[in-house]
Amino acid sequence: MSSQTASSARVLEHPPREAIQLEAVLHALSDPMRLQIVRTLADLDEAVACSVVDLAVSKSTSTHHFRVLREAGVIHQCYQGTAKLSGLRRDDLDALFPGLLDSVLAGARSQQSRREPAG
Amino acid sequence: MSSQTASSARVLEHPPREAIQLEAVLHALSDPMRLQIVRTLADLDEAVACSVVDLAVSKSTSTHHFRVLREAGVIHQCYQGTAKLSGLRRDDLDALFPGLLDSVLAGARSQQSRREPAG
DNA sequence: GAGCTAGTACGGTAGGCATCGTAGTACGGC
DNA sequence: GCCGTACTACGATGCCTACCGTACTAGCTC
Repeated sequence: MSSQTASSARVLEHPPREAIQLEAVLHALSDPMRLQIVRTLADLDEAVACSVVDLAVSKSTSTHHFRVLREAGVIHQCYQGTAKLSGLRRDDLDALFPGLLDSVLAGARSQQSRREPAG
Repeated sequence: MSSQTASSARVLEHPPREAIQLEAVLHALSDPMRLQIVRTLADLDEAVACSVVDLAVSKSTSTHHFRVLREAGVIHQCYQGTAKLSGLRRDDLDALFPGLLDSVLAGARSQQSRREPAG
């Protein structure tokens, strides 16, 4: 069944730039798992499959976190074959909240180096 | 009971600078009520009584939000007579996460002006 | 001390969310 | 067509939290 075309069935909803809420972004970033995802995506600087980000949780939990990030407007996602590529919405976030993403990423890095002095 | 001196009984616990966690700060800021508190404190730029920040919730809920902010290291609080003065921990936050507080405050301002064009 | 003001502590409630496992769907390769 | 891979959807669970009202404490003023 599913008379809708197979491709359109796999289109993911994203909030438009104007609908991105600061509170939602902060909440999305306040979870350690999700912050790790964002850090990894920022380091890679390109859209990658979910499985590239190695999380210490089950796959279903991982899916949940990616969904929260997408619905908050922090990342965009699109299907490509069996994989789902995720990438930061840097342009939108920088336009809406200039400096926010960078300061969060820098803070996360410095905090980690504080906790792991010798790497 | 209550052999402890009256003054020491009213000392509030704050996390030291090194113990402030980025995730906790982001979580504290991700609540609309608490973001409003922080914005008000930033505008006033001095320690003020809890009652100065006018929130649309009960007193006990207000106390709860101030406590979350204090325990996350976002604000400091001290008793002064019947009042409890609260102020931003700007120095600590700027030292740990440079630019974070400013970008959050700027983002909150621009988001509000987007929602209320004619204010 | 009496009364006022400012805030706290406590108990309860309802909803949210991080987590899991299991079952299922979409796609690519053989 | 069949199987493996990648991800999703669903339901369950247990914790966390935003919120409230009530009863209480600390300090100020008279």
